Amino acid sequence: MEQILDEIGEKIDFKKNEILFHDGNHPKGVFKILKGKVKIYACGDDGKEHIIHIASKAEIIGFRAILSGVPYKVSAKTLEYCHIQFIKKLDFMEVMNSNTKFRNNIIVKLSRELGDRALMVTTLSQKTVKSRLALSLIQLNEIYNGTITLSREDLANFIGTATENLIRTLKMFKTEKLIHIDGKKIELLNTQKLNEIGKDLL
Amino acid sequence: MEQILDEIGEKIDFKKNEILFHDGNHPKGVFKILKGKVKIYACGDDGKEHIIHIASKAEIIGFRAILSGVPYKVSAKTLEYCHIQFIKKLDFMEVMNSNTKFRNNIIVKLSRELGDRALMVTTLSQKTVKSRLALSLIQLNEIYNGTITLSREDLANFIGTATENLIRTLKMFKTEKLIHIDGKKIELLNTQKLNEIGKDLL
DNA sequence: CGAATCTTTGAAAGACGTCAACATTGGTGG
DNA sequence: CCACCAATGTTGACGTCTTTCAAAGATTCG
Repeated sequence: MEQILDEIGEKIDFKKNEILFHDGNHPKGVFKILKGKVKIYACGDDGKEHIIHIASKAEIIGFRAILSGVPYKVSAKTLEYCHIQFIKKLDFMEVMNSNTKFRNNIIVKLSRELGDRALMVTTLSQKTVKSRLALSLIQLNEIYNGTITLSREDLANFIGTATENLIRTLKMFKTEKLIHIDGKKIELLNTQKLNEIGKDLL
Repeated sequence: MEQILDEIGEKIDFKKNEILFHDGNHPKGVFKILKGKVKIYACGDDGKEHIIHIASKAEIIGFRAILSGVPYKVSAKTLEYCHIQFIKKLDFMEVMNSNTKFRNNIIVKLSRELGDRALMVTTLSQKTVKSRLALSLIQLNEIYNGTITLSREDLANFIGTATENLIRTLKMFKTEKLIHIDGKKIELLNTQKLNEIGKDLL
């Protein structure tokens, strides 16, 4: 589908905790993740991060700012070692304008993400931390393929709560044998029940 | 810019509290608001609304679902009498595919909205009700051109809090002479200060 | 090994939601 | 046009969820 981009731009290695782009800056191009994971986050006035998305293999990130014509509203930072392809703004726009299939694919991505974001808003404002953690664990489990590996702080910022609060809720899930914790590694033991907690049924 | 649509579709009158489209349904077309205001909202599991946007004159709504190829994730309901133009899905897609300027405009809209939504998420998870109300009042003041007119419940659902909570915070603002309240009508008296409250400086 | 960072725990304060009762408003039919 | 009912708005009290602060324990990395 997007092999069109394969031959364009350069491929770069990033270490853990390197910034790909930063809120307020003007976009110079888009990033395609070949290996590794990247957190996309917005910062509140006091600098506290809220992680909106964790991007992984084959995802293209950073095009929203280019398409909207205004600076980045979010930042992106690597969560681990990453191999990433950088495509310059003009090259990206060239493909957008000339390749209908590619363009339609980007439009679908934008639209779906916008829908997801609506759900995120409702979840944040109406569900408890317990419920949100349950849902997030299921979601992260997909991205991490069975073994979630995130710092407590990142996990808390993903849920949208304080680190201490997250730790207590994690412990509760562990006690109830819903998850298994080994340091930073988290495995789900009872997705079914987590799902029910996410729906506020438990 | 979007006069292209002017001759397409039918123009319909809607009374207050009529539903334009509903979460889960398949989109049949898009709506262009000629007169009146429409709330776009998502519902939580328990049916509680969260108002994501209030659309007014000249706005086109409902195209996200069409472009993403999945059912609506949100609902739309008139807040007052509205005059609205309905453009069928196929007609809309025809213009999208044939008119570059129109299409690019839609892409910009999608991208900007996605950026706004990121801010919304951060605000919801990191700011207090007081702060969110201040920011929302400023935002609504633009849309309502000087006299905000909304039910307490809608306003609460826009802020993302309980009705009672909203009422108390409104009263606080009134006592501090930041706003003037006359029934459902709210006028801002000190936008400067509200802005500072929104930034958590006060 | 030691410093720095990350994690965990406890205690206390604060924000927020919920419940129940009451007041006000607006719309409808007589 | 008025009276009445239903819907909406308001207030107080209370409980709970969540944040914050402080401090101790664990881990990591040079």
